[in-house]
Amino acid sequence: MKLTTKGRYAVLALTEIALSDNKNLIKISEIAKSQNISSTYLEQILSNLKRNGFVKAVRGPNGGYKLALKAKDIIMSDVIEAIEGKIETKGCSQKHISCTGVSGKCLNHDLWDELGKQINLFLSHISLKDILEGNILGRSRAPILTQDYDKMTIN
Amino acid sequence: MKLTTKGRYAVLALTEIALSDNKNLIKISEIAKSQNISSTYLEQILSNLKRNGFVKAVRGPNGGYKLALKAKDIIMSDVIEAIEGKIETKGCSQKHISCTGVSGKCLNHDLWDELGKQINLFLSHISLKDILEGNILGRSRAPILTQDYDKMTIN
DNA sequence: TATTTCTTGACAAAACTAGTCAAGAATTAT
DNA sequence: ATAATTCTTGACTAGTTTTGTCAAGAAATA
Repeated sequence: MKLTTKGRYAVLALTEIALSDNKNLIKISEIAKSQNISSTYLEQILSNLKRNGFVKAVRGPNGGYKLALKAKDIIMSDVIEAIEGKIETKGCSQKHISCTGVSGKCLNHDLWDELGKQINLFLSHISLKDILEGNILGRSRAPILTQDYDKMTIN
Repeated sequence: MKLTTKGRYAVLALTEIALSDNKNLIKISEIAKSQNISSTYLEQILSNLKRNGFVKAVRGPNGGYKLALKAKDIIMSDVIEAIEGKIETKGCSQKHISCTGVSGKCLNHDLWDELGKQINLFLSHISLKDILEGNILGRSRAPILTQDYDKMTIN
């Protein structure tokens, strides 16, 4: 799995667009300038956000971008998936061979599967509105504790 | 942030070492063979795991690796940090300039900070013992809901 | 002493990230 | 219509990171 500048720039751009949304459209060049990001690089990212229905573009003089959805309906897991691709913490080296040589079940898959699930679960509960309102900090949660913690014999 | 094959191979190797731990030492070549991983590549990873105190090595004929700690004391957040470096979802482009041009506070930082925290929180509750026992699936949890969800005016 | 096995560091191909560039399409103002 | 503005698209590239390989060596044992 990965999380690159592209994903960060996308969220950054969305907040900028949202903040100037009531007033009017915002141009790529404005965002790029205010964020010190290459505007040609931002083009790629905004193009992607448009293609995925998060923003709308208007061409021509006084054109620019605005949100295509309400901020509360722009969900971070969707944004990140659009920009970075699926958050998949892919499994073991060989698909059909048991990783651990045991039984036929790959013990390691579980860890990466569940971590991916946790990341998605977290991001799917965060909207652009939450970011604009600062409702993020302190929201992460520890995983469910394992029930039979001291039942088994493995040391 | 990133999670590469190195991290996966490390966990994979640890489970293999743990599984043959009671009997005897396990060689790099055995792990590499059973996992179809380049053994020279594994050397790097195991060397790192040793340097960080997760495993012990014995050289010479019939040598190999064994765990340096009990499986329950090998915590995934520690392992991943040793192998991949700190899970940091680094902030905005400019350190000292406000990302959004608003107030002086960067709204975007929060998201990446909290996501990093969530990932760490998850991994810090998973031990090698949990993996060996299959106590992983279903443990991820949704974040805390924001209290004042419909108080504010941003749409 | 020979063999086995880990140890270390240098090296390198391939993939990916981050960014540039250029030609074009749509829109608006004149 | 024309010019200026702004988004659109795709090709291209430098730099970095990942994923390894290779070789020389050190430690332990039979």
